[in-house]
Amino acid sequence: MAVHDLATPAVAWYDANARDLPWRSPDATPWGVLVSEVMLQQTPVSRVLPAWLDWMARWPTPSDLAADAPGEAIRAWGRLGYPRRALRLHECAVAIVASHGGEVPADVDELLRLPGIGAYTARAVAAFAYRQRHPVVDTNVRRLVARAVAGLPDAGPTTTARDLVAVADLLPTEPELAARTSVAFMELGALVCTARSPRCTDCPLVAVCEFRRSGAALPAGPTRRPQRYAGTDRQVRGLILAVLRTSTGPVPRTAIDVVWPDADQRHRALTGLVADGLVREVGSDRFSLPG
DNA sequence: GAACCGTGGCT
DNA sequence: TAGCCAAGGTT
Repeated sequence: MAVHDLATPAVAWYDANARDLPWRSPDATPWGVLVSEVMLQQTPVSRVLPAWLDWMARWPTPSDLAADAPGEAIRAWGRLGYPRRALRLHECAVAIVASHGGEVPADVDELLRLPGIGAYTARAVAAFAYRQRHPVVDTNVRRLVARAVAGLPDAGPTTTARDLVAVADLLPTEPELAARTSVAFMELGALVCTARSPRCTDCPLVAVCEFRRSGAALPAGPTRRPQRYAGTDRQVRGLILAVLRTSTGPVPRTAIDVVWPDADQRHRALTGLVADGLVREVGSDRFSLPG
């Protein structure tokens, strides 16, 4: 149960301070919103912006993407990271054409059935593209609510069901206003109520924030386990995929061998990429992006 | 629930 | 500089 009204000050702040992002434009299509949400999964806005503009110019509708090769989606993904998202976005477009007449579904349960669309993204699309009232809970919102409502320095481990109920309680009844509140919470978490250095003096919720009221300080240490990258299979997969992205046709295994010294790890990474559908073996010992 | 899945900018 | 960090999803 919400003790304070967080929505009103958050929306007022958002109206005055929100970034002008193209997927928030009234002209943005549901497809544009969906593409932005997938690209923004774990990738910062600054890197998504140019990729989104290119992507939408090339594939303005799900049908356009579905008609192209999945490998082209992986290529256009560039260095946004987690390239399986590109493959899933392509599968998503195919499913939208096959099952939804080429239109992004507006129903959360139908969105959840699409590949690569989980609890957050499904509700984000329903709220931001279709202006529905849904709790949209990302890492920013979880942190904001943990602080402002629960008085904790940070959100604990994700407990999706509980998070959804807690955030739903904070939303106004009227759907359009609820959708604006959701994007306002996210923006506030991204720009003001940040993980390490929250700018409380600029926060519209400072008067009602329970963590602020407690007078406690943010713990110094890391809030989650560091994720090693150098030397992992993920790095090797990335190096291999970079070779395939930048070549027009299939490449021989020898072109892949040069990216990493350890043959065992190279093999594991390449096998994994093929298993994931990100790479295809064509002919003998030649590899390419999936056609 | 934990591990895995990329990448580059920032401190 | 090495580690932290960024609008998650899937297994």
